[in-house]
Amino acid sequence: MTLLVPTSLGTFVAHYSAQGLARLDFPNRPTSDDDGKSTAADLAPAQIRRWHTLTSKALNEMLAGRAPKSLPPLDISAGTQFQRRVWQALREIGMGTTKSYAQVADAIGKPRATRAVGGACGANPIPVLIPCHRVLAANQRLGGFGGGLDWKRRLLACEGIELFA
DNA sequence: TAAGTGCGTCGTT
DNA sequence: AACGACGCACTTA
Repeated sequence: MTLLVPTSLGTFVAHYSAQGLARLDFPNRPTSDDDGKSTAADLAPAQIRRWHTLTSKALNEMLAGRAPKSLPPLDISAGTQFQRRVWQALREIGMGTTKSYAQVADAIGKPRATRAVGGACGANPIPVLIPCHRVLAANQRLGGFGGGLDWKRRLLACEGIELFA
């Protein structure tokens, strides 16, 4: 089920499964899955409405540079075991701090899988709330971003993170 | 600084 | 078997 999330930087698109928030798309992005239609928030089942309220608050907090107090349940069951390990590690990177791909690889006990970590970041279904934007290339350089590098820069700027020139 | 080449590495398709 | 949101060690402008 798909619901819209208006924010100061555009309207994000949230997709819910029975387990929670399953995907979050940036504004103006071709709908990758689903039927492309969104459900009016007040017509959604009560549980999804509750989750959606949390999603909306959390996302707007993030974009305002504050750490969300709570998140909806995140349904990352679609990921492989490796991807889920990476995504879990990403959730442990605090607001305003960053890690390199190599540091994330270390954190999950696979110090040589740096490139594979990049792949898992790119497959992150819930950007922003699972903060893949806090993963930079070595030496505080920008690296890549599935949602477009502009978004990565913008999200980092929200958290006051400086990049290497 | 910046741009290019090459290679090790490993999960995903 | 081929391909990356990597990282490192280079070389060349």
